[in-house]
Amino acid sequence: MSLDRRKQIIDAAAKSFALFGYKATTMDQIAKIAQVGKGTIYTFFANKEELFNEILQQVILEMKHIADRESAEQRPFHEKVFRILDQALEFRSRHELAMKLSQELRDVGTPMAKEALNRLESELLTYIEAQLQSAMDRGELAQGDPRIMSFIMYQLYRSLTTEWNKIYDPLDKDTIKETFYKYFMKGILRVTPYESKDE
Amino acid sequence: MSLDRRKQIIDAAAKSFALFGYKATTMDQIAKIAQVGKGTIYTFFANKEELFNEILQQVILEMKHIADRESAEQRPFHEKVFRILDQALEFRSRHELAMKLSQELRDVGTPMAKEALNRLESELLTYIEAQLQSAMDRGELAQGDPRIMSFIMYQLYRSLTTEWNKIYDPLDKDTIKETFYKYFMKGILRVTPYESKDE
DNA sequence: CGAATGACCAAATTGTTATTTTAGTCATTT
DNA sequence: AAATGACTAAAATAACAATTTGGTCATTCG
Repeated sequence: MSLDRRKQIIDAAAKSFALFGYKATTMDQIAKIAQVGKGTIYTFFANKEELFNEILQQVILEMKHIADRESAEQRPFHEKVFRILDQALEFRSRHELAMKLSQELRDVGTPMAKEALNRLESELLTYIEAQLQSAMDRGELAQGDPRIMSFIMYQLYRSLTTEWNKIYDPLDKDTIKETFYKYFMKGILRVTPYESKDE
Repeated sequence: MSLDRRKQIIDAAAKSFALFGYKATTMDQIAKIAQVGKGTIYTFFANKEELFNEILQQVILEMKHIADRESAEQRPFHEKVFRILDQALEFRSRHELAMKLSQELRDVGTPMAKEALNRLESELLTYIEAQLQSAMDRGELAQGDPRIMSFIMYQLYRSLTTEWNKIYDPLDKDTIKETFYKYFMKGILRVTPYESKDE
C-alpha cells in the first residue's frame, strides 16, 4: 500500500502537471486528486520539484522508448534518423505535458518549464549522438564529431519545422524530407540515397 | 535648419534607443538630448514608433552596406556567403542598438523590440536569398528554392554560433567554417572546395 | 509504534488602489 | 509659420491589502 500510495500520487501529479502546467499545479490539488493527505506526498518526495522530476523522467523514458522502437526497425540509417527526429518532435507536440510546458514557458516564463524542456532536448541530442556514433562504428556514416553532427541534425530539422513556420507557410512533409536529405544527409552519408538528377 | 533639427532629433533618438532600449527611451528624453522642444519632434515624426523605424531603417542600410562591401570582393561564392553571414551576425552582436533590443526582448519582452529584430533578420534573409538567386543564375550554385536555401543557411550558421553556445563551449572559428562547408555547402555547390579526404 | 494527516505558518502570489510617468496635443510664443 | 512646453488622458509603477501555496509538525489513526 505504500507503493500504491506512491503510484496514486505520481498519477495525480502527472495528470495535473499535464493539465495545468508546473506553476498552476498545487500540492493541495495533487493531494486531492490522489485522495491522499498533503503531508503524505512529502513522505515520498522532498518537494514539488522532486515530484515533478519524477514525472519528467517518465516522459523522457517514454520518448526514448518510442525512439528505440523506431531504431530497432530494419531500415537504412538515413531513414531511421529522419524518423527518430520526426517522432521525437511529433511526440513533443502531442504529449500534453510537453505542450503545456511549452505554453507555460511562452506565456509565463516559468523557469522550471524551461529547464524541463531543455532536459528533453538534451536527452534527445544525447540519444541521436549515440545513434550516430554507432552508425559511424558500423561504417554507415562518414567520420566526424557526433556531438556537432547530432546538434546540426536536430537544429536543421527543427528549423524546417518549427522555426520555418514562424515566418512562412508550413512546408509539406515531402519537401522537408527532401530538403533534409539534399542539404544535409548528402554531405555525410557514405551512400547517397537521392542522386542529384540535375532537377 | 529644418533639416538640421531633423538630424539633431534622429541623432538623439539613435543614441537614446541604443543606450536605453525602446521602452525606456522617452520622448522628453530625446527632446532634451536633441535640445529641442518635445512638440518639434512631432512636426517630423508622427509618433515614437515612426521615429524608431527611421533609426531602424538606418541600421538596416548600414548592415546591407557591410554585406555589399563583402559581396563586391572578388572571392569564390562559398567564401562570400560565409563572410556575409559572419559579418551580419557579428554586426548584430556588436551594434549597440541591436544588442540593446535583444536584451530588452529577453528581459522585458517589449513587442517593438521583437518586431525590430525580426525585421533585421528578415532583411538579412532577403539579402542572402538574392545573392543565392544570382549565384544560381551564374551557374555557381545548384538549382533549388533560394528561400529555403537562405533560411537553412542562416539557421545553420546561427545554430553553430549562437545556439551551440547556449549548451556547449563555443566552437572555434575554424571548426565552424569547416562544419558549415562540410555539412551544408558540400550539398549545394557545383564546385566542392573541401574534398572529403577520409579524415 | 509508525505511517498518514490536515491545521498551521511564513513566504510568495495576486488583487486593488493611489501615485507617477509618458505619449501625444494644442494654445501660445518666437 | 515653425517651435515650444504646459497640459491631459492613458498607461506604467508603486504601495498596500488580501489570498494562495509550499512545506512543517503535532496529533490521529490503523
